[in-house]
Amino acid sequence: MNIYDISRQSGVSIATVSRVINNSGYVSEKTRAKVMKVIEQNNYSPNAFARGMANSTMSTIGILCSDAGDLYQAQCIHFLEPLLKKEKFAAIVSCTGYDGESQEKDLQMLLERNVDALILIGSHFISDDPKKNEYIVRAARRIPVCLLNGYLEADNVFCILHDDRDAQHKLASHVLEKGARAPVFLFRQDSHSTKKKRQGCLQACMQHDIPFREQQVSESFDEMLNVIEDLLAGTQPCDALIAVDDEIAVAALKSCTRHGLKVPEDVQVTGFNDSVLAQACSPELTSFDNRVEFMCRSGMMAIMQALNNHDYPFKTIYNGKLIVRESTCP
Amino acid sequence: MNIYDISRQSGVSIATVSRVINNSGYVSEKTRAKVMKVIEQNNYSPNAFARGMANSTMSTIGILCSDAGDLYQAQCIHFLEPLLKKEKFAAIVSCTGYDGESQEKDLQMLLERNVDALILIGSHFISDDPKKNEYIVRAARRIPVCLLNGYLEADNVFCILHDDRDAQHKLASHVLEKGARAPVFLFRQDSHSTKKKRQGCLQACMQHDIPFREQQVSESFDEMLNVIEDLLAGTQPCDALIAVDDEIAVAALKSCTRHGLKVPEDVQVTGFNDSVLAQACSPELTSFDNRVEFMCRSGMMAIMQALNNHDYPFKTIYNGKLIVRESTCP
DNA sequence: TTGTAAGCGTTATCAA
DNA sequence: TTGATAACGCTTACAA
Repeated sequence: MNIYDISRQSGVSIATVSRVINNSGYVSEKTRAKVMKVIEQNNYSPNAFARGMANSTMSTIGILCSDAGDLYQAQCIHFLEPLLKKEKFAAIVSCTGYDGESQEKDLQMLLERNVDALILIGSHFISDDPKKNEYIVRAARRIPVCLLNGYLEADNVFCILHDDRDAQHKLASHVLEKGARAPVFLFRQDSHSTKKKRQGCLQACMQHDIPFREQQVSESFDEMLNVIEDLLAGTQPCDALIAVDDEIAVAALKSCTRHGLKVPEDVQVTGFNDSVLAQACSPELTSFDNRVEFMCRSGMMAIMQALNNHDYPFKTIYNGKLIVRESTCP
Repeated sequence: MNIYDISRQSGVSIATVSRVINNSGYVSEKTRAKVMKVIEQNNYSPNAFARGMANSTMSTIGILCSDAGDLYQAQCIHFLEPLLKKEKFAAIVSCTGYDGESQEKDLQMLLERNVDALILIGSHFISDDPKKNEYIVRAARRIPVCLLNGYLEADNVFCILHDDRDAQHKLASHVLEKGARAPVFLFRQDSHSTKKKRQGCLQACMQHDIPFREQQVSESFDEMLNVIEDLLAGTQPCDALIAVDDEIAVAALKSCTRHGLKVPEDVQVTGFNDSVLAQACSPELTSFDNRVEFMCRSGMMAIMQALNNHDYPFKTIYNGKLIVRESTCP
């Protein structure tokens, strides 16, 4: 069933049928009704590929994420897709993993499918080496690119960033004000986000005239536990664990328990992201709500404005909210 | 840059270029090399829409999920997409929510985009009322449909199911063998999955000659807590909480703590899915690993076989694994 | 207000 | 082994 069949059955030309379908140009009410009836009777819907060809768009947006199983990224998809749908876009999702090469390959695949824009979730796509980001810059020459919680300065690249520095500063300050004197900053790798968080933590320490100390942990949960236990068993005192995300914080919680340390009395612990984990553990985590939904909304705005050739700031920084729970002193 | 440009620059016809691109028909090595060179020089890639039109496929698969933010569903996407990619398919993901009408509308949207097959995640898409599943049956007349952890008997619909009945039976038996005498089965709504789990739990109770008792909880975490606390405060004894998923189990854990009950000494608790939550809480949850990855792999197989007109069983049931942790007696 | 016809960029058939 | 050419199904000037 195609536009010709409809045109034949309703006794008008295909041009008219097209006008009816797209609500474009002039069509008399009478003809419109006639055509609509035939369309509905056959429950015809226009061929998407042909449309794509004629319009050179199929209204799709590519979403790249390193790991859709990750709580944070899954949240993003969960918020983004319905927003896209509301604007008649479909979301092609590609999970790239953390390897730069496959990230580039996957992005390429999306470009080859002629997506109208790209949304990259998380800072994993941006490298310190500008050469490695070149492919994103290149992509942005073709279509708008939105970075959610990642930063890259380039034309047609729109970045929506949570103010992680400020957030971590608030978390650290909170803990220090509650009496901590020997905090340790726990992080995974040195992403953009981690750097900002370190700055915030460092600043809080300086303001309280307290030495800054940090400890890297590994990716696997079990190894995290070990690293943190070693830390607690060490000679240096430690009365606060300031983690860059909730998962690490949960590991910290567990390590403390195993070590016979009470949270928050002996050691205060903070997370980040305010994910489901923060409420699943006990004591519940003091964390930071980085308003994923807001970020997604802003990203959508950016993309939509860009697609309509409207102006939008290349960099948007917003603030989240400190969530105080049981893992820090009252 | 299109196939004509390439043909012109390499001094051959577009037919030959097409053959080179698709590795189809006969092309002399010499010509192939010549054409490839031009293609690479211009880093040309064929227009996806035109291809879609000519082939009447763009190699895309639609994934429907009610909520991509949900741990379980996010896991599915995380496993599915890379598998699809390996077979050169792109994944259009649509988050439908839990409302039947929008589920149908979203599925329709995917069909209109000419996806080659559909994967539906979770049992939320299947209703007890066959009329409400009609749209899925209809879709399956056009393209293969795979239901992950959902069941619908219809032509061209392939269901991959974890044996939830058996799993819940194992969990309940475990708890009863460890001494529980007044278990309560905690569930959300009566999905297919829940029904199976109830059966398993019920059977275990019968085998141990113990009365079966159940309690429905609400969707929101906070309300869950209340419901379970009321349960614990009630006059009837309760020494085991058997939850249909980890989130409810975490709520159960918390309710026990608030109520001054020790887990597992006073009350044993079990979850389901073996999600990150199971290890985040304390005591860590005894849960059931339903092998999401295996399920996704099987779903992929089904789809690929169906697309190649090979036979594949309409219903595949597999077993997961009991994971014993701290929330049940040793 | 409607219709004709020229693209859009491929693939695939058939002839050479 | 290669090349002309007809689909594929739509949108959109332009003409009527």
